[in-house]
Amino acid sequence: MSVDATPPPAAVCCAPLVRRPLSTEEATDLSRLLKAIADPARLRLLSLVAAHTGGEACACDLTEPLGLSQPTVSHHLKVLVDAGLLTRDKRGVWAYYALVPGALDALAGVLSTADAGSLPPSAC
Amino acid sequence: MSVDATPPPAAVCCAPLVRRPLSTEEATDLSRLLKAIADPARLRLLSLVAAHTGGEACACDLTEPLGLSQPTVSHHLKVLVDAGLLTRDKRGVWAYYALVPGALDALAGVLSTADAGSLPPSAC
DNA sequence: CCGGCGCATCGACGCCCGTCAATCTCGTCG
DNA sequence: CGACGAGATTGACGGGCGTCGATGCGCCGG
Repeated sequence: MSVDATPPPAAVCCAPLVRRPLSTEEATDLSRLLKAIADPARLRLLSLVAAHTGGEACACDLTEPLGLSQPTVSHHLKVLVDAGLLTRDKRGVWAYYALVPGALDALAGVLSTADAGSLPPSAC
Repeated sequence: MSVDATPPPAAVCCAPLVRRPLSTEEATDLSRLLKAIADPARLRLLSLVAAHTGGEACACDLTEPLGLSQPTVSHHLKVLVDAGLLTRDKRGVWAYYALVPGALDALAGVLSTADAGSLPPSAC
């Protein structure tokens, strides 16, 4: 498949992008996360899930708004889940997706020039 | 070339990724920015420039630490400049690169779940 | 005035990724 | 128990991107 099926979810923590030079490994890990969201379809999926009632959305509600085929949507959702940004909860016939709390904020904190204040220090 | 040479620098402003569904255009614009930094070499370039003395770095100082050829480094730098994340200042024979203030923070603000508080409201 | 050097551009190659049609798996309902 | 439907997987195709060697362009020193 096109995505790595066995990566540690989000090894990037308090990576000081702007404070000191990133190592090759740090840069690779961070780029893996960024590549996961550097796609219009996946960005829209994230915002659709986040804005949905209850913070979770059924896959069947995500196919039409994107204008993409069902296999393609399923593929993008898998990428986001593998990246540790979404959780998948299969209830009966339907699959419900929800944001992983703090995942996007951790990413934002790494990019931020100022020291991350939006996350509890326990995140490190 | 591989990058768009005439894009508006950063049309993404206060895009409510987590608040309401992104439009196709918003998602495309945001993904353009994210693609620019979703590469290990470019992430390392950003951190090298940011961590360098005076907040700016000469291109000659960036080639060796990356372990890439000079044309490749020049290409990555161009991508970052075109994305509005770096500025290029050619002084004599040398080219100096520096972070665009607030560019990374704006990106972080878009990703953040909480309302962006790290930027002045004038950014909108 | 000319040779050298820093950096950008060009052309080419190879791989990765987004997309779809077809198929498979497995709960659910009649 | 058999048929239907939701969603995941597979295989294939096409385009985009990262990388390099070769070359072009300007600025400096001799």
